[in-house]
Amino acid sequence: MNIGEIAKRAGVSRSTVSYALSGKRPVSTATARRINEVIDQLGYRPNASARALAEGRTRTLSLVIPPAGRRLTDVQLGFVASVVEAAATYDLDVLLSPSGGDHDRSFERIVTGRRVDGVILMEILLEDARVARLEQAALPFVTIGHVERPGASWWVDVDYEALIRRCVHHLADLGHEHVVLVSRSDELVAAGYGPALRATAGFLDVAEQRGLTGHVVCCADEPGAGQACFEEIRRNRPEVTALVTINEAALPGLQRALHHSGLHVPRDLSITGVIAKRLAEDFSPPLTAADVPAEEMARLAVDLLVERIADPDATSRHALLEPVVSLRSSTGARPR
Amino acid sequence: MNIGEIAKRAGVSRSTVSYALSGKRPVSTATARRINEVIDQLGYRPNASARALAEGRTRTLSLVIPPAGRRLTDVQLGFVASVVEAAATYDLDVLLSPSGGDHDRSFERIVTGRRVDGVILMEILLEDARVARLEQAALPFVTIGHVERPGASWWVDVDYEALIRRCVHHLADLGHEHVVLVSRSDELVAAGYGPALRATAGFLDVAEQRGLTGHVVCCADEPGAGQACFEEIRRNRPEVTALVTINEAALPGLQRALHHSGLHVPRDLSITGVIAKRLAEDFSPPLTAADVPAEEMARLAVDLLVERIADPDATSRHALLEPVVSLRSSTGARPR
DNA sequence: CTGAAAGCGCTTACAG
DNA sequence: CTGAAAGCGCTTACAG
Repeated sequence: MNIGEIAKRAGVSRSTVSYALSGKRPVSTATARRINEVIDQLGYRPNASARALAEGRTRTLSLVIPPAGRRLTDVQLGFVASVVEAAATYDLDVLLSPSGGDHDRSFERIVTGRRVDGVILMEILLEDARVARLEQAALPFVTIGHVERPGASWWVDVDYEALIRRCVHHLADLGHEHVVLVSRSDELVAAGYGPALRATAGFLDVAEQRGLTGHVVCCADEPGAGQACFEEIRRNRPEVTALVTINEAALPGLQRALHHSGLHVPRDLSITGVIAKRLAEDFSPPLTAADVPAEEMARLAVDLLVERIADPDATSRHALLEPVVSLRSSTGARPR
Repeated sequence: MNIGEIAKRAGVSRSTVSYALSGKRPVSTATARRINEVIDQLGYRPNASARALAEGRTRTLSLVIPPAGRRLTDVQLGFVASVVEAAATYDLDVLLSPSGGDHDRSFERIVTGRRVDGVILMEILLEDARVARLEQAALPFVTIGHVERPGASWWVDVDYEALIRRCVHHLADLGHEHVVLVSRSDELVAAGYGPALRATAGFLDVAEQRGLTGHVVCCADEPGAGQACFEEIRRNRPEVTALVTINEAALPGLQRALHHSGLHVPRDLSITGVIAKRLAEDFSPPLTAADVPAEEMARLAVDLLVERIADPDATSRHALLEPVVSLRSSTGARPR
């Protein structure tokens, strides 16, 4: 069943059916009613491929997710669901595309095949081949995260540096003198992962400014590493009384190690950082932390992308979010 | 840039370029080489919409995720990523589609708009309107989960009943006499959610058979509910020495409640059930549990769907997986 | 081994 | 307010 069939049954031309559907040309009330009756009766809906070909747009976005090797963190997953939700409000579909590893074919299919109207790129690196590729292909895109000098790019990010600065100030206010930042994995940092680099910068700067001893440790994105990392800190730096973390995936291991150590939080040790709300609340005790607003970021990313698609030559826009630090139960005065 | 441009530059007809690309008709080596040179040089790739329209297939699958109200569990999320991976090996793209709530538009767009070649439906209910809709539209689909009498349907599922039976036998062997099944939410059970119903049936049957006192409690899919649920069990049924759970989302709350209670697992209480491997391993102590093989299920679902798309009239197939129970550290002899 | 042409199902100037 | 026709960029019988 196609538009011709509808036209025939409604006794009008195909163009009239098309215009009745799109509203791009006035159609007499009587005709419109007749057309709509036939459409409802037959449950007709335009073929998406034909429409995309004729219109030159697919009404589809691509969400490029990080390489599957790295498991998605809770924040990232919430983000995926939220992007789908936000896109749905624009009647846009979302193509989930893997990248990295042996997924170049998938990414190229999206980019060159004109498969989508725009792309949202998660977890970009400071130097990112995919960004260059999208620019070259002149495909509208928005990144989650931003590079050092963003230039004319469109992005949404959380201000990791500012948030970590706040966390360290908070710990300094509580009298802590020896603090550690639990960062992301070595490889990620080496690859130039912005949030980790900026968190480190903010951490070290405020530590110095407030006269604290601050150390940064990289930790692989998995519970086991979190546990090992904690044990190493206890062994090598027993003077440390507070942890700042941006590593969500390691949290369960941290919890386990904490449990085994018999340490009480926050009496013996304070913990804070940038953590998804759900994870912070599920920790025992609930973590004082900056909640990454994944839903808001998703919403903003889709809004920006829709705007950029509508006007590819518009001046670039971005949003740098600075969520509040929620005081829960994991930070307290330095033990003496 | 389109196929005509390539044809012109290579000095051949458009059909020859098309055949060189698809391999559906022999092309002389010299011509093929010339065509490929031009294609590589210009980075040409066929327009996906045009191809879809001409071929009558989109090379795209839809993965319908559960209503966003219910947060995705860890297993479900791993499943999404794995489906994308598996589809990529067939050079298929995946459209992520929300369903339920106010997402009927999204679902209808997929179904009627011929947007995809096939659909994978997660989390089906025993009576599921989406299943009926897909059948009516004659769109190939595979469900994760199966209904009571599956008839000629295509599906992949985990044998919850068999797994829970094994768990209860294991507890009975360890001497436990009073056990509780922590099921999913009231609403889900009321809606006819297969895994919960089948787990309950298996649980009660083996409990009776082995002479145990078995109770089933429903628990909302969130940590807070898990905590409340545990506390209620301790209060109302202090004689209970073992828990069987199929509720992953409630696990963090269970962990917290356990911590507060001061109970030692497995000395004072045994815990087992059907749980994603990652969650089971991250629990403290690691849970003896049947690991839901999300990756394998995803792979199988895609394989079956590809098969069904290729031959819509083929006899239906399905896969009922029965993963092993991994012995970890959360079950032990009944305390006396 | 290759080409000219029809057709997939839409949208949208062009005409009236 | 409406229709006839061209065109989007492919694939694939039909011919040679």
